[in-house]
Amino acid sequence: MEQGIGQVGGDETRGRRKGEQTAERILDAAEALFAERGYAATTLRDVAQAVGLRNPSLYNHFASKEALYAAVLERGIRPVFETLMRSVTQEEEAQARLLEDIMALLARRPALARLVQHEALAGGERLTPMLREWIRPVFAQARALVEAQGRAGRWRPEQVPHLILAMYQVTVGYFTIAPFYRELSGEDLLSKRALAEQTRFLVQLVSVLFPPADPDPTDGGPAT
Amino acid sequence: MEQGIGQVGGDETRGRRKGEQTAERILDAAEALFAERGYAATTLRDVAQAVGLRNPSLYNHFASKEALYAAVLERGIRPVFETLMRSVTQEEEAQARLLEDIMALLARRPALARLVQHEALAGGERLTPMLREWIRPVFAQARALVEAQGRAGRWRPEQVPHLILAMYQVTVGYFTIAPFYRELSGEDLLSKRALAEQTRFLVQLVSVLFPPADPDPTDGGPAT
Amino acid sequence: MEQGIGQVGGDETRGRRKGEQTAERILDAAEALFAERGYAATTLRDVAQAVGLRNPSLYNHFASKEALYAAVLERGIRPVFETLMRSVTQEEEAQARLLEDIMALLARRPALARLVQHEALAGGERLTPMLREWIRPVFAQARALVEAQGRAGRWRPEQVPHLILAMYQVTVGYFTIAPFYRELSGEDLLSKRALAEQTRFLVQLVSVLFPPADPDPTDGGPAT
Amino acid sequence: MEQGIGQVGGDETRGRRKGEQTAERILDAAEALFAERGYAATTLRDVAQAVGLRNPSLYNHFASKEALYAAVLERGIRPVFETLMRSVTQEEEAQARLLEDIMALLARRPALARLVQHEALAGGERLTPMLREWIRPVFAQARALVEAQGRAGRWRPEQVPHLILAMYQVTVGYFTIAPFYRELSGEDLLSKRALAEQTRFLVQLVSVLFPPADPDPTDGGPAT
DNA sequence: GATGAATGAGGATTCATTCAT
DNA sequence: AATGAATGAATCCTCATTCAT
Repeated sequence: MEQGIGQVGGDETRGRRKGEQTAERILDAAEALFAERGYAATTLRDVAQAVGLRNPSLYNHFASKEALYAAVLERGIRPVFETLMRSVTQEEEAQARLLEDIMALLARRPALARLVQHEALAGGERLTPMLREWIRPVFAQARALVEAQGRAGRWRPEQVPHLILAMYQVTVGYFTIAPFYRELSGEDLLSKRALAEQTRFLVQLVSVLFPPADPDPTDGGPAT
Repeated sequence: MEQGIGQVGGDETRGRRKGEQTAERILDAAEALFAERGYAATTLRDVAQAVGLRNPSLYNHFASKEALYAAVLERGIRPVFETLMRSVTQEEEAQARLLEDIMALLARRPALARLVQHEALAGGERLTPMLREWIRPVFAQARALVEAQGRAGRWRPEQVPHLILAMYQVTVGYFTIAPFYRELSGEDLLSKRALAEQTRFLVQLVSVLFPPADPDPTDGGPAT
Repeated sequence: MEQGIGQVGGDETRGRRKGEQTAERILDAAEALFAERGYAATTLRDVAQAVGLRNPSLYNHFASKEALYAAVLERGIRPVFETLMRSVTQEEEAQARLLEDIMALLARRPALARLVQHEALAGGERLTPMLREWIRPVFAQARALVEAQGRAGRWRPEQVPHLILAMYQVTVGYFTIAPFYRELSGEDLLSKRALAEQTRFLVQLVSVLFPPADPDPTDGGPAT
Repeated sequence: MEQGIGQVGGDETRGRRKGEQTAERILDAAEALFAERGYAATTLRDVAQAVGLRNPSLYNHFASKEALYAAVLERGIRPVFETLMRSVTQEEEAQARLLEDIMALLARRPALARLVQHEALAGGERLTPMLREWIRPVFAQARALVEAQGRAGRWRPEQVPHLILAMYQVTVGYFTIAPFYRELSGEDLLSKRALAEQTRFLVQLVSVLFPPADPDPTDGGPAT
């Protein structure tokens, strides 16, 4: 209307888009800060400042600090959760690639992993509902896998939870200690190289934990 | 002042002991709360209340919240660190039993693991000095081990840090998600049984990651 | 111990007394301000300032603004309520003097009446419980009185509530408009003279509303 | 703008009317809320929401919260004030019907009475100018009335202000405590029946306070 | 050593108001 | 005329810390 020709998006669209962009920027800033410091240690002032706003402006986009935190978590966790669910519903391929997909996701947004760790340390109430859907089929699959290997397998069915938790901790925990490790050793675990190495390590770890059912002695590799 | 003369366990002894006892009780309460909620989310009032004191009394024993936190961490980490160092300095035996010792320690005081995780998430600055002494020889040993297996081994030297981090995460992270996992599945990872299972799992995990150099095919059995 | 001989009140007594004095001063200031402006328009900063404290110090004595308000109301209303109850339980004498007693009370602390008016305008939830005990017997008495006058009386039983409410409003409302009236006419309704006049007026009003049942000149009393 | 040509009630007319309607609706909502909670406790958001608008839209109709409040008061008080003035300027008839007229007015919009009470409690500065015009002649009249009754009359001239204030308080205060009384006794003072009863009570009250100059001994009977 | 009281520095949240659209 | 967004000023409240007792 008041805009030149060829422009995309009318007033409302633009206005709304701008608002949404701001909300998104708030989410970005909040995600970074919550991931870095945890919920209690993050102040809305820090968030606002990171976005270039004054403190009360946040309330135009989120009803409360709690709501902001929930939104950050929801937005961050959704893709992870969807990847998790795909590994459960879609057969084979998704399962095989689960680790790589998750690592790709977390590598692109390392704050996510720290966010999850913070939340887990805090009780993880907000993650429970999502995970509940996923955990049962995964446990079932893992148990089936273990039992299939059965006789020659490395693990007993009772160890399934420990295996899954171990995989979770290794995967997510890697990002948790990245800053710590950097200070300790000087190496940056979030560098491209290190991330690639970790992904490779995880894949290899899985193949060691669940060696291909092939009893072919030539394989030899992981076995023994 | 309020006590008569000739009492047993003179003033100082009793006073000091009582004082130390109070300090110890404060440390206990603070450890539990810091472990549960993290530094920022723990208020001195909560700590004082848990000990049955009023807020300002804490300052008779610790100079500040920071100092209390440092003391909690120091007291909690020391035995862990000593165990770690033993595994480095003393040969063989300590190394072999490292995992079990650590697990025994953490099992007795599960708050420790959470404390470490909180601290690691916060940057871990306070842990760095202690770990620095330990990390180098351990990395060296691990690298040597990997290189010794060399040809037939599972791991490349570059993977040593990933292996060590993985072991750390699996071991410590287990306690981190205990409350979360309980809400998720109903099972208590801190039960005697679960802890024993986890210890066993960890030992087995190590033997899978670093299979006994013995190429004896009868071995096969990391299982069980 | 550190106190000289002959002093009254040990440490605790003095400390406690000082604390209570402060609480009392806070109540005084809050009463004045709440009475003047109402709950919403009164800020804790104003209260603190009136007492010569910093804002957060109030929380050493009252848990919240609400709690402070409740305490002010409770402290203020109690004597009024006790006078009301005496008029119900004790016979005769208390009844006859109710008006004068109430007026004496309100005259000494005019803020009370305004406080009650504010509270009544806000819904009066906090007054309800106290008044519930009082209202029933008073209504019963008034109804009995009206019915006793019966044939020749001025009022019908249905008018009892209206009579009681009228008396309440005239009595309490007098203080409500005092500041307003002062601005309007220049006269101070809270002056000793005006208050005495109002008391006299109220007594006379009652005697007009409930003329001595017996036109017997011996009764005479209330008239004039 | 969005409407075609040739529509009835051209743009402006409709626009203005619509605008006025909106302003009126805002006044209605604000009146209700100010009456219920007072000025300080009423937020513009509440007002806007009650009208179905967003907060800033109010500023298209009123310059500020203060201005809105003033407008509410002015609009609400004007008819009351006009009735009051009529009782002063027009002789006889208006005087006689004053009470009934006022009660009819307040009964139709009970918020008005509460509004006035709130304002009176707040100091009543906004009512002063209007009342100043009215109060002098009324006092004069009342004084004349009292003095006319003189010898046999019930009241002394000094009591005139107390009488007028009493009438004001009984009349207006009735609405003030309606919600309170409802919670206390369950009866609704604003019901048609109760309002009629109160009006009747007030008229009777006046006739008791100022008994018809008729020296007829049967007087007694305002009752019934 | 313990504590009631006081307080400076925040911290989340609300609110009236402004402005661009 | 309506509104989304932004904000300065406040408001209630918390917290770590201090100090006199």
